[in-house]
Amino acid sequence: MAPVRMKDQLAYLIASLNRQLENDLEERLRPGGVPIEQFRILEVLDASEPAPMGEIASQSLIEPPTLTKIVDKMVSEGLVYRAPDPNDRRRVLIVTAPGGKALFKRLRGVSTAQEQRIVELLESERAAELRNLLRELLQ
Amino acid sequence: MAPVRMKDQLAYLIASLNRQLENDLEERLRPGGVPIEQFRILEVLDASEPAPMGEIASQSLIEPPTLTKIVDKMVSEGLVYRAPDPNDRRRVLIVTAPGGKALFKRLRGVSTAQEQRIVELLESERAAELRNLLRELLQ
DNA sequence: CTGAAATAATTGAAAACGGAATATTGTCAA
DNA sequence: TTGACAATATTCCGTTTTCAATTATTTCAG
Repeated sequence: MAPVRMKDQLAYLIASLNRQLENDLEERLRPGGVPIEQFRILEVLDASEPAPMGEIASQSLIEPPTLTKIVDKMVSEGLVYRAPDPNDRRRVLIVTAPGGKALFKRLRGVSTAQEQRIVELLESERAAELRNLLRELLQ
Repeated sequence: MAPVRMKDQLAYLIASLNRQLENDLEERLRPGGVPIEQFRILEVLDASEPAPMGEIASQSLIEPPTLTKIVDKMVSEGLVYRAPDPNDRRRVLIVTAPGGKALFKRLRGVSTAQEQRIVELLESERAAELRNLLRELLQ
């Protein structure tokens, strides 16, 4: 059997596409000057707020020590704040501050627009098929 | 229209899957103690050697300054060496040293095995479809 | 030919990252 | 109830990564 060329490997195609999508997103976020990680954190919070650090870390694919530092920064920028979880005082809940809400409102369109471009490019039926294939490989 | 949940977004699925595949690969590379980036560089070289720094950078998705430092390390470990390009002396060509060849021979199976697991999981027909969808979105 | 602009790689300083250790709180078996 | 273990987040600290500037070489218009 002929050796599998790197560019044909699924893992490589996925890494490349991921890079491309991240660069694209970052570029469109640049006018707002918002790092992509901060945006992802605001997205997580938009979906379910408040959220404990661990939950945000796993959903946003950021390691806990890194997340702590990013959240520090976001707190100092007035985007989010911390609140102890009354039910489990080991946990720290993160809440979106008004500044974060406003920022996210201005920027949420960036990610939905990216999604839309992909769906249109593939015609929505094949986009759904792609979603299924990806989900099948996950976990 | 209902808001698109983050976990349904293609960009998010791709990022998640990419992370999963990288973790998986890293784990299987750990016994050899080889960082995933070094492995990818050896893969690029295996496909076309010698290769200039810029080519390796773009194929392995590593920024040039980072690549320089990784190659420094690989040189000191006897995995590759540098050779000036006689046709264009701005360029630096990278060549796999015997140590690198031996290492790659021991480890190449790791990435082909991952590819195989994916293909088997999807049945090869749907894997081909996934490849097509990904390629369609690239570039 | 010449020199201004382009290309390739590297360097140096600063920031980001992540594993291991730590601090705090919660859980549960005995 | 207690004491060992688990879970959560943070801190510490060395490594890695990146951006901007630099060096070296090539290209090409005039």
